[in-house]
Amino acid sequence: MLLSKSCEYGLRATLYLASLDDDTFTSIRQISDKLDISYHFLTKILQQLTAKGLLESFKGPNGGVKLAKSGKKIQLLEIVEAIDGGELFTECVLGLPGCGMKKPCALHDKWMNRRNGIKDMMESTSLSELSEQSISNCFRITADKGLEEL
Amino acid sequence: MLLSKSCEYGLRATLYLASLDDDTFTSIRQISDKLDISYHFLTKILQQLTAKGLLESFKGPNGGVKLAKSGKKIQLLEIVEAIDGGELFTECVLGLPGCGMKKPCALHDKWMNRRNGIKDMMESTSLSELSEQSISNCFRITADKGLEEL
DNA sequence: TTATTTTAAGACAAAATAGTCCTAAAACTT
DNA sequence: AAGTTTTAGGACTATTTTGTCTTAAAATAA
Repeated sequence: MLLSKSCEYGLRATLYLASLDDDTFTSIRQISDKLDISYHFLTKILQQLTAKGLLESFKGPNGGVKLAKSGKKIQLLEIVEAIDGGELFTECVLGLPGCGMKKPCALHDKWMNRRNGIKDMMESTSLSELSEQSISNCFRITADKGLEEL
Repeated sequence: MLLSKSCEYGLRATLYLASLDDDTFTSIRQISDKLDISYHFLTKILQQLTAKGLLESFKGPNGGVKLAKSGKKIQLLEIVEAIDGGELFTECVLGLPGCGMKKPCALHDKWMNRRNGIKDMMESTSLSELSEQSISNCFRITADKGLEEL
């Protein structure tokens, strides 16, 4: 598994927010219901994103969270690194602590290429880009069974 | 982290065995010492590989484990799938259980390409190929600090 | 036969990840 | 002012992963 559950949930939630494309606050309860993610767990994850400035939050009725900037300007990589950390794109595939340019492990070069490819993919894709595709192609962000909502 | 610790250890151990390039049994104690991996933990991992037919084992003095076939004929993918399972190369990057061709998630196509790339890398690389590189380029399989051994 | 070396197998413990629950604080509503 | 809705934050539990320990069984050696 490349991404932690927390990261998967964080991505799905922010993709959902991007798909709404409005500037009002959306309650975490609504997001967790739509995406079928534990409300309390999702709350903690989105708190992290708020703390890192990727989301803004507001308390009280009509409160909730929203993207801190346009979904067009948030790349997937920002979300992933905020939750799983940047080590994902620097660490050795064999887990050797000292692996690097100077002392590469056996798989270093091959893995680095693939790893950079994944990083590129996430760095070059914005939340909006992906959530628009999700709508136009009936791609799924939510975990529900079918296409009845679109 | 793409691979579990168990899988990292399993790969390093089998790469080490391939580098020895002999047909005798190597004790797990020796492997765990060389690679600085917990002996008991490594034992369990190598037992899995033995159960799946990738290793052969033998008890008693001069016993140990060895590759069941030539390291040239064992691809990295076989080790990885034996330990972490094949789901690594089929599962959705967002963790959506029903994600697939028919109902792809938002990231499905992009991720599938990258994932297949990683799979290709592991499928097209044999243990011997990699362990030979490790020796000729002083690449590291073991976890020790320097190059003093080579 | 007895002791030694090694893998096999399972119980157990520790750490990391995932998930739940409760109370507080902020903002709003009446 | 009092009650309601929502995020914030912490304690707590459950599960999975990682790691340790002990005993058994197989093979060898004395």
